[in-house]
Amino acid sequence: MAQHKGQQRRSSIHDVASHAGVSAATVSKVLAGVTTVKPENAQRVLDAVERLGYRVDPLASDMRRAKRRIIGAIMPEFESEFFGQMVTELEGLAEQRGYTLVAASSRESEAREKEILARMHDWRVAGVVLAPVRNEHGPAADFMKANGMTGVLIDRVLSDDAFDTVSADSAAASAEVARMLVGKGHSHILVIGLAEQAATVRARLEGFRSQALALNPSVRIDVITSEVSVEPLRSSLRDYFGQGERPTAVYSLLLKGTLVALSEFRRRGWHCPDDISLVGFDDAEWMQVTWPAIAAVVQPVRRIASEAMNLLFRRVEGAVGPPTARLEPCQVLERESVGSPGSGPHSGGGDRQ
Amino acid sequence: MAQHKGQQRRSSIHDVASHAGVSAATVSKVLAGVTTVKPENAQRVLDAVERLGYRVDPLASDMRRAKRRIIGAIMPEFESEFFGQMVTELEGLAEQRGYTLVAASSRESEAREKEILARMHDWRVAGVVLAPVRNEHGPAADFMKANGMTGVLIDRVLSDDAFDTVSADSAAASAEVARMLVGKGHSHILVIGLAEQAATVRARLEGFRSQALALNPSVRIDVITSEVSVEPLRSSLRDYFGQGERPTAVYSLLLKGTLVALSEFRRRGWHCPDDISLVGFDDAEWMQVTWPAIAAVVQPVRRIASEAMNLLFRRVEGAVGPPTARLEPCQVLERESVGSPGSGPHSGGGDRQ
DNA sequence: TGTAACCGATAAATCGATTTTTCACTGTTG
DNA sequence: CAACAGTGAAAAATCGATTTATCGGTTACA
Repeated sequence: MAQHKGQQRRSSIHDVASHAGVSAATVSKVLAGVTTVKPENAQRVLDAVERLGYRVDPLASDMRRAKRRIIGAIMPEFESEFFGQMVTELEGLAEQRGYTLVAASSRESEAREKEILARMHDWRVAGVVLAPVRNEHGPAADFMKANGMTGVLIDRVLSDDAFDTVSADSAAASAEVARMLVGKGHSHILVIGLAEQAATVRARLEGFRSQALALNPSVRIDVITSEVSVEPLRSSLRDYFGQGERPTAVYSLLLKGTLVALSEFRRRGWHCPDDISLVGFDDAEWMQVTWPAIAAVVQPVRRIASEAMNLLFRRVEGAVGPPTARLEPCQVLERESVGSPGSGPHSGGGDRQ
Repeated sequence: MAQHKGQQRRSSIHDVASHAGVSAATVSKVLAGVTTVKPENAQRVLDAVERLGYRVDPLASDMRRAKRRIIGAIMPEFESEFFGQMVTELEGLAEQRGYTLVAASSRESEAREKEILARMHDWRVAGVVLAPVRNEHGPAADFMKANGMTGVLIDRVLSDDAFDTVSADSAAASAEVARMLVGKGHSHILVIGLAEQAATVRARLEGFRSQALALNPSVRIDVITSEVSVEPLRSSLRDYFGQGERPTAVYSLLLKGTLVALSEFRRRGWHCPDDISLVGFDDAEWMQVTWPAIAAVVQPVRRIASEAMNLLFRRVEGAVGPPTARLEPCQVLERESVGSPGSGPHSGGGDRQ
């Protein structure tokens, strides 16, 4: 009984043509805005379109085009605010230009990334916005190059010799975090991250380290990274603290690391910022309502998205020239999780503050 | 200089045909697995496919089909874990069946929801998974009905007379929350929510209320809802507490409400669970690392996604019959944010208990 | 006066696959 | 030996739009 009616096939351009008493070509021209159509005929076409509720079939319309009006977007995941916002923005921007966005998640797998790309190539997408799992030198970028695809790389990239890139200026933001922490007197800081995202993580680490050392040459910076997933990071962190290491601040280079650090603090009964300070790369809505609010680096998602789309469409429209590498500035939000070392009431654990 | 090479147009079925010395029809049949092709010719076709790296153009392939192998997904937003996971799951399931998923965000707007749906109809998608902004009676569902589209409604729906629906069993989960809170001795509970999502919010509220009253007829349940956005909710909550109301527990019917409650607690210096208990509908990764961890209702995202796709494809393949309304069970995670009233070391104002 | 440009519109080709129709050829049977 | 059934494959139609070639009829220009 359900949904069995309304199966009437939709009217095609030929239906419009016969209703208006003209040929299909004329209809196509009227709808494309060609001016060499007699006004009277144009009006009859528009009337027929109106009467039949005709809408162009984008699939048929794209058939002859070498580049279809489709943009592919490949993200490592959809579950985080960052990539969620990114997809929302990209979709809106594609739509504005009359394109359809097809988004897919590589689920942090380079193999899958390449498969998705191959499928998008099958669709002959006009362009691709790729947020690579690792960096700009992965198999996916190679595939794009080998097949002459048009694309922009974003987020976990620095620059590329074939594609335009857009990412947050991690190094500058990390330097600002360094100024903040060292400025407050921290002289033993732990940095945690995932090394697999080589390009950006290294930029963040170096940006932080060089600025911190410039401000205080005797600052001690420990680094804990894990190659693949976040779980090894958790156990490394546990070991590190278990050995009695007590940095006065932690800078996490990625969102999940911030969660890991928080949960480890919690396990030990340490409180921010009295027992230890915390800053995380990447902001999230919950960070301002936790107790205390977590200081964070906010990435300019909208700017990254719009710059990426601008660059992409420039290429789609045939622009040539060397690829550009854009770095968009981040914002560092200093919140309550950052204090001066040893300034808090500092008892040991338990429920307080 | 960038990306100017490799513009070689891809080989079509005709290229394969001529390389294999057969007709295009034969190539199509071989690739479709038709057995009436002489093995020798089939092999030559496969060789040519291999040599040319030929892949079927899904767009051209879909041209003649009334229903294209495309599934549309419309979500109210992409920024939350819930819908992020949902899209990831739906995409994987569509891919498994050889379909392409086109996802779009309605950005909590019913008008946009309908526009997106119209565009998907233009694409002649085989089916749509719609998570409506409000409920099953919105303009989008009407549009689908009026145009004979195939679809499944998920999340903020209960049941419909035209479409299959799949959602979390909010009422049962809320009843379980009621058992938990009343069981711990809470007799004055505040429930907060957004009324716009009428269907499910009402189910959650009623599930909670009826169970709570059944267990303790004298329990006092206050309700604060806001019609449109979350900001009015925040100020209502502020007013409510400002008037001296001191419930011993808060149950938030939506994730953003949980954030609002937390931030309001924080503003007042109240701690969970000593000063007040908190349970939220919808889980998030950060909830288990905050101090304290927040008790939450976990929705079965994967089950909702896979049930929705199963039902959808059944309809796509022509199944008829009355629409089904599925309710998938949730899991209630009791975490540290829930305690017994007045049991904390640190009870604040003199609330009843 | 002959050629070219211009008009407005239509017929036809095109895109790349699928599906239906047609056809040539083999082998069987009455 | 003619009628017939069965094979395997090619030819053609189809999907719905866009684009190119073409057409008859004027007007402009050399």
